[in-house]
Amino acid sequence: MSMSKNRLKDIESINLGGGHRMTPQRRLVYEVLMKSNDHPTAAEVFIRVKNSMDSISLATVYNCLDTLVGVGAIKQVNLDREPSRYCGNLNPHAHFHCESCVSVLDIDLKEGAEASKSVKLPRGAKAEKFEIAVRGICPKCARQKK
Amino acid sequence: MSMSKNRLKDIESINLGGGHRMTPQRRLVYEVLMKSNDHPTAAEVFIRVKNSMDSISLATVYNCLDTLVGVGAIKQVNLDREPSRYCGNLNPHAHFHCESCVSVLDIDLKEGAEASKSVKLPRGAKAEKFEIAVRGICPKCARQKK
DNA sequence: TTATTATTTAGAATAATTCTTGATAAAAAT
DNA sequence: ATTTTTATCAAGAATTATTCTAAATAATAA
Repeated sequence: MSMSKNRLKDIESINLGGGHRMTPQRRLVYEVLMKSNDHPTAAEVFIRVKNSMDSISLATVYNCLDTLVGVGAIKQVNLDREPSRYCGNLNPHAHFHCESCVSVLDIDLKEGAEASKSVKLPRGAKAEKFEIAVRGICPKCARQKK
Repeated sequence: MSMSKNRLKDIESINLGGGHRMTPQRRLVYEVLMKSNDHPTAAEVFIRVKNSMDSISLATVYNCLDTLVGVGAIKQVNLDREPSRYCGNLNPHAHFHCESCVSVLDIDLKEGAEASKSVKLPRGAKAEKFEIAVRGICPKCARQKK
């Protein structure tokens, strides 16, 4: 086994921990998300992944997404009861959901204005996850409607 | 028809506008929500409303909830893909979802820290609804686990 | 090797919600 | 006061995203 092949393998393999194996399916799902910034649904990820691996099943895409979310490699984004979307951006940020084109944009938080600082947590409560979501019309759609 | 009866009717009737009628079913669903502060799901609202009106159907409860949300008389609360919950508190506030007892608590926002001020909206975007949600362990459950 | 454990796949099952249809009832028009 | 229109209700069927099941495969550990 050549050295360069080894290195390549190391670079491509994200360590999932906890007995999870980095399989070709998981790697593909992960790569698709890293390449995307449009917050695809599981069905959309399935279509994209199928281009590289025709044999993959939708159930496997769901499994892979769950595993990757579980180990913190990607994020799951929900608004209302729409299908879950997936996001490769691990930096703290909020999401803007356009009601017109149904796209989802990452939006930055203002300095020193993390979600944790905007709420009065009940004393004794242990917060684990904060989420800020905005619904509205995205700039692109707002322009078109004029 | 007596005057007091008229007055009573006026008090009990919320104006729904837009050709919507205030029916006995809608009034009951609305009243149940006004009495509740535990964010019941549609199924839970159904059980509570059924006590006063045995003939009501789950579909009608869904219809009533949709209508009331549509006219802004109540709020719909979602986190992840859990069943929708409904909330009679119309003041701006956030929600705390306990992962242990699966209850939902209203939490106040800090003065001057509305959600709209904590994000950098893309220029040209029109925001219509802001949402802040917190997941964690509520004070009650945190105490029990010690 | 052999045994164990994790993963994949296809399809069945689930569950919250929405839709359909016919019946009823309220409001508007005559 | 009828008639007509429109809104609502109820029961159950349909939908849809997601999860579960079970058998086959593959990777790891013994």
